[in-house]
Amino acid sequence: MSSIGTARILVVDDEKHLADGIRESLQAEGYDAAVAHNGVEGLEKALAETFDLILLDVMMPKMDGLKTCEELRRNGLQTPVLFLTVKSDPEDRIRGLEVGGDDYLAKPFHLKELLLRVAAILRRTDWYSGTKTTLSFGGNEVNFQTYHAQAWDGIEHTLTHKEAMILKVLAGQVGTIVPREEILDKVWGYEVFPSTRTIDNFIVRLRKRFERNAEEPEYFHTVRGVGYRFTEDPEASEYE
Amino acid sequence: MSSIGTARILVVDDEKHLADGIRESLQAEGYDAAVAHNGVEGLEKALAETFDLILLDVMMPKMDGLKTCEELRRNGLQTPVLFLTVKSDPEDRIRGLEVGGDDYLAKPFHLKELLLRVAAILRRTDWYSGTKTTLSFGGNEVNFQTYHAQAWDGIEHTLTHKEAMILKVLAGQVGTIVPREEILDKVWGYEVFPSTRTIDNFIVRLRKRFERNAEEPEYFHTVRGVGYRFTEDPEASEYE
DNA sequence: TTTTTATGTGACACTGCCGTGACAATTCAC
DNA sequence: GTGAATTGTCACGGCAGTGTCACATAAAAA
Repeated sequence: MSSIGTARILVVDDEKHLADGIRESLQAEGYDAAVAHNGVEGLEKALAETFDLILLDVMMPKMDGLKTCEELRRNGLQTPVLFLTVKSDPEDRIRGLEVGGDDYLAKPFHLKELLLRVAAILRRTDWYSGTKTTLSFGGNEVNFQTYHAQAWDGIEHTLTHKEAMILKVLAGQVGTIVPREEILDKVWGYEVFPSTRTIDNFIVRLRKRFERNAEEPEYFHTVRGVGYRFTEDPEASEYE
Repeated sequence: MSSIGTARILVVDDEKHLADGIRESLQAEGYDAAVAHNGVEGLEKALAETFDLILLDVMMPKMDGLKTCEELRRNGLQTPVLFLTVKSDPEDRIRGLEVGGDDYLAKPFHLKELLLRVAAILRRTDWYSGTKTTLSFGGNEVNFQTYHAQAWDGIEHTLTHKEAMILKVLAGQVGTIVPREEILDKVWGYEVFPSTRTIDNFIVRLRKRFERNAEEPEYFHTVRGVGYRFTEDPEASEYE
């Protein structure tokens, strides 16, 4: 869970009873929850305020959940989305993931399972819930909302999704060693196993973009046998 | 919550081969693992000893995993539970959550996935937060999250993984004698056997870094024929 | 369709941590 | 005091782990 403050969750569902029920349950769990009753309203709220997670009913009048999610993404919002739907139709699931959803829960669902999924998503993305959307280190500037970065040498980059996620995981724990396992867990989720070489490769790319000298990294340190460690302030490691 | 260093895990499964396989894998990862072959036995062990995580097969004779978990909770045990089950039946999943389980893994599973989940659960439970992250003794400061150390003479070191692990094991049992065998088990796991001379070497390195006079160690004491003993406060060992 | 971009994997070289052996120093047994 | 066993210390080599590149695959864009 977001260590700083409470996570904000938006519930978008046209069945008012259900939506309110969910909101209350979420609030009972300590989350900060808001409700919208159709896709259009949901989109407006999502764009106007900042949320850490959006629960989106698929079947809604005016604008359905899938369309709503598409619009969200088109507007550059990276907020995680959990779809709710009556059909357990795998088609729906696939479409949901296609338009940028993060998870999928079939109605009727057990309340506890919803809470578990919510917790899981927030955990997986909790570094996102921090209000920090930009990162500065050694003359580099990174914006995590636009994935836009300006490097120390003036070159501008547009980070890929994975690059940004990995950087955010590392930067979210400045100075501490982050094991490869944890990176896998947080960036990929534990149902997919890319080889650990994949992580190394992403580190290489980040170094290429942000390090002055990739052979003697000042910010992306390797911890042999464990993982990586990110430092904002290179002075701390000058004695090396 | 167990002592610093090694997490204790209980594996409850009636398929002995599987249970033993899991236990060995966990031990190879450096965890301290025990096995029970049915729900009743699992319950007894869980209540008698202290574990940081319990892996619970759902399908078992006598007492199934769900029932076992219920009993655990009824006895006030908060230990995290990860269910293992053949069925990916959502019913089972929901029931597992109802009776107080923390996560769920469908058989057959990839061993790697199990290990990732175990690591993830341990990471997010209070096990790590209960583990001291810094250590101070005789003017030395060690941070186990960054592997950075500042010695009494002002020199800064970056510990290697193994150095840090050994120090952690010793410091986790201040004042008590830690046999070489135990260090091997906890740091290397059960499937690797370096010679005990290797340990001596690491002690040498630690002494070089942290002792004022390596010939008369104040903190890293040798216990001839057995192992080593770490002391935070040198006065405590003056009776020698 | 083709082209481009993002992601994952394999191959190879390289680095440095770790493990071992050799010898010196120490402790213990007698 | 002598000898055996254990540990302190050092130095060297192997190899696991990582850096790096290039290509395969998949998804997206054109």
